[in-house]
Amino acid sequence: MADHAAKAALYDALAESAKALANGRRAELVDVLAQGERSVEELAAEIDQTLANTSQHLQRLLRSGLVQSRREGTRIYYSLASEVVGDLWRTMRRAAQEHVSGLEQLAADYLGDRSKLRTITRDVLRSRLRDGDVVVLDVRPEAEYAAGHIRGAISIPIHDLRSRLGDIPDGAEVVAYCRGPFCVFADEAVRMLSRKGISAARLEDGFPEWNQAHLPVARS
Amino acid sequence: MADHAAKAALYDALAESAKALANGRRAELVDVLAQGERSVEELAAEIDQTLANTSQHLQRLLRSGLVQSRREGTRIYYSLASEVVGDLWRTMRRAAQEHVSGLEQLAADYLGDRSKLRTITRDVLRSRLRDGDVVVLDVRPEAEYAAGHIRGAISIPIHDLRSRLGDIPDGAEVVAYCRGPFCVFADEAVRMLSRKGISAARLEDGFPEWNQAHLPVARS
DNA sequence: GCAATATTCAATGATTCACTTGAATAAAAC
DNA sequence: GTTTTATTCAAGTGAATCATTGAATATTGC
Repeated sequence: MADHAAKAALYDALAESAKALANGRRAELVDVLAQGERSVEELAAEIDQTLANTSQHLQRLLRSGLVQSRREGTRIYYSLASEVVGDLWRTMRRAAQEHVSGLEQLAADYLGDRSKLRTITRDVLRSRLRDGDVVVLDVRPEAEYAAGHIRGAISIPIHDLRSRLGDIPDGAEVVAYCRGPFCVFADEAVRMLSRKGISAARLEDGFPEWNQAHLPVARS
Repeated sequence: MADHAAKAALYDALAESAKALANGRRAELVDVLAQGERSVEELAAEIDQTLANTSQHLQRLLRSGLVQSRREGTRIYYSLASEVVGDLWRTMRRAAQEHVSGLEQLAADYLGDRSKLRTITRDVLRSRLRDGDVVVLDVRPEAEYAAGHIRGAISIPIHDLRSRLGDIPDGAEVVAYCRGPFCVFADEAVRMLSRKGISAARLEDGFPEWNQAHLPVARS
């Protein structure tokens, strides 16, 4: 007959991967890292935390095995350890969306009213891409676009969008996307473009989900 | 520009589903509940904990929304809130298997040496089932078999196996399965059958994975 | 109504966690 | 070799978590 203590220890270890994600700041870190590797300093800015605190969260993730790090000169870059970690984050997000009460309200508080925001699904965008009657706009930071983007997309980081509206081809409809369903960049882009009289919609989720669905991507 | 506090609150809420699973005892509970609904008393016995402690963990899961409960007379039955929760548990387990260091050793400590244990995959079992040259043996408790099992499987709970060896048809090879990859029941069954000279192997994972893959199942 | 059973509640102490602050490293630039 | 920059370490504080204990509650059967 098997030992109770050994069973407990095994399930404790299985729960380690959940513990790693069981914190809002670490969830934010994983969400950003799902776009590609980043330095500690950049990550601290992304999650609005001190360097020391961010470093400690990253080391917790490192100890859990879900992320890895490499040194390049004076900087240390962190990245997800594998595809499975992205799967875990997305599944966790989906479970929270379906079951955590109050989440819709919190999303609305952060993202604002999305009811007037036109969104399209991956499948629709895919067929529109084949028809060629759409401009796909990646509004994430340059580095994330460089690490991987929807094939055919043009890059205009959200902070440059106002001054680079001229870069968007005339006539075609724009589909903006960013990091995922809870990323504000694409929302802001669609609102700005609509105000300027440009027809725009947002992709319902972001690049990691597109990539995970094995749809056409490009790099650099 | 979006508010930092609102973003933090949103990601805190997303992390709630991870927090719910971020404990070895709750992971065990979800693993058992993935087989079907159970009463508090039964669950406490499964995870070798006091009633009070088990009840508190179940209420934590309830608050997270990942499980639901219903009263029947004096008993309260808990069950997973949806398929997504099973997905979350399996994805988490996979992430831990790939990335949590020391997990293999802990599994070996609990399960013993599996190297001499023949295992077969879902796909292989599926085609062997079509050929009809295999006896599929469900060694979970009766209630779990009743809640759902591999179509064509016979039920002999592991604790009854020794006295019911006669129920196993002669000649055919046996494939035993139970709750999942870290469940000991099927291991014990295969070892016992092998000692008795009956050719036996274990399915590499359990009923929830079979069901999730939309392979043929039956109820009652 | 009263006793029995299943579950939950409430209070406790030990442990871990999240964040802050200020000091310590380690590589690169001068 | 000293300074600069990016990251980590170490110590401290308040809050949350976990298992334990014993009491409280709700439903059933009498």
